Amino acid sequence: MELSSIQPFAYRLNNLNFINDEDLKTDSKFNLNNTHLPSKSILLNQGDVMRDMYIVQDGWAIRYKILEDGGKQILNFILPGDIIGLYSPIFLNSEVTVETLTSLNLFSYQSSRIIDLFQEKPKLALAISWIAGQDERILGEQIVRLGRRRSVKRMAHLLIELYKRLRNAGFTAEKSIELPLNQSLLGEALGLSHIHSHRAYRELEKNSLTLRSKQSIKLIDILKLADLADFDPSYLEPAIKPKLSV
Amino acid sequence: MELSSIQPFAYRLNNLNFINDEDLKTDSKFNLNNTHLPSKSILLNQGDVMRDMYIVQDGWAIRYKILEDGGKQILNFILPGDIIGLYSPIFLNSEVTVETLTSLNLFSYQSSRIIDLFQEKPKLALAISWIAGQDERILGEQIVRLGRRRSVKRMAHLLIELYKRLRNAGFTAEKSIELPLNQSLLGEALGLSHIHSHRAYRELEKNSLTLRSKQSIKLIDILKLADLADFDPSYLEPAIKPKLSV
DNA sequence: CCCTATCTTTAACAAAAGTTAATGTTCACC
DNA sequence: GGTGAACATTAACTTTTGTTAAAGATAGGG
Repeated sequence: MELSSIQPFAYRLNNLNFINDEDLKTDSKFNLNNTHLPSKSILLNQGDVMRDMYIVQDGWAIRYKILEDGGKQILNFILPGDIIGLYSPIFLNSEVTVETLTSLNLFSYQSSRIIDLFQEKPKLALAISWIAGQDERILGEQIVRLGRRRSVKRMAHLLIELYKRLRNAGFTAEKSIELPLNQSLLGEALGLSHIHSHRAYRELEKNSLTLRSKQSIKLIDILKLADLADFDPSYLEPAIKPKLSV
Repeated sequence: MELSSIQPFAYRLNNLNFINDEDLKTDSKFNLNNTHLPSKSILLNQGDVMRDMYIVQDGWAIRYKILEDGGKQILNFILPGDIIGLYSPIFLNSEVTVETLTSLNLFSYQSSRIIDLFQEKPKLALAISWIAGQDERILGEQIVRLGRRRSVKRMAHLLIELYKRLRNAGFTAEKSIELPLNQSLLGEALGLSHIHSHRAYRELEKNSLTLRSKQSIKLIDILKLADLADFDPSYLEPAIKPKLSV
């Protein structure tokens, strides 16, 4: 399997004006290994030695840290087209635990091969660096959410972010969309107790912005949600240099 | 001026086992431009086109975002040896404002030259990627601070992080150290109102862990501070792959 | 030396979020 | 069809944090 076959990954990179399908084609020595994981399994534990880099084809996961006192903080969500362990060639141990929320399909390189890939395919290296940069922006926005937004806006903001990221990975923009989340997970991501997470979520559902079925939350009125959240989408947009030459 | 002459930068990278002074030496076509900025000046505004990458030789700065409602959230602090605008070759506009806290000495490359540098000096590229990775870990820890720690621990934790980062950049480990911070800044970094920031800070000073003079805060008892904060330093340590070959 | 801007401090009060403890619901599994 | 685990809901209460308003301290500029 090669990079260009990972649909959501290729879809994201096609928004970059310096790259085309051809650039994603790698010769057979860079073939990827396919892996499948069931829901609620742990791909990597805090402290583990990192041996691989993964690209997600399908499914959701979370990256989180466990504290001394048992608290759990989700740093971000991992969606199709995202990369796990990009820094594995450089750092020895993982700082975070990665756990699947759904069943997950992914492709992997050994850490040691990534450096070769970067040197032989400089355009690809740039494209992957762009993903790293976007990840950093997403973390930055998470900091703003936790630091400066009240619970209801905080929740609306996260839900819209996830919606936008799914769209950027090629998921069609239905009027509504389902996310594999429950109120505890949202609390763990948003720095809220699960009780307060429930209160905040309830506020959204009361206003018919969202709806819940068993293990998922459906976004009903995305425009109103984005408005409520004061959502500024610039950090998710692929606005890259007009004339990037490699 | 070349990279190896930027003391705190070279000091940080010397902790990496795959790099030595020789690797930092670049020929004259990669010479850096020197810039000086006074205290409280703005290097970059949210939305600005990014034209350069900077490496800080001396002084402090902050990266922050301004919200719709006027709120301000500091994402992180920029210290000697840090890089500003590493992603400037890829992203068009800045998502953040960068403002100096003290007078600042820095060196710069044009965005367009960075890609050449990365291709001609692969070891350097890896070393700089390591800095990017550490920046990401620092953002992750900021998320945990904001999401899961109460104000007093939150503050102690940040102060210790800054102390450790200064040490990693070669600042001698005195028993005490002064940081160019006031209570408003700490509040803006920690997601607290300036009033509550003051309450939290007061708790530290009451216990003789810190002391204040005009525009700076002195850490008096670093061990007790770290203990109070449940500080786990692993995310700041340069534990990199034992056998990284480039 | 005074004036002003910037920080710091305090207090009283309000709002947001956490805690504890129960109970209800749903659904997979036996 | 019963049972247990996981998730959702509610309520009462506590703690943490924010808000407003005011006054004190300090340093630097004129």
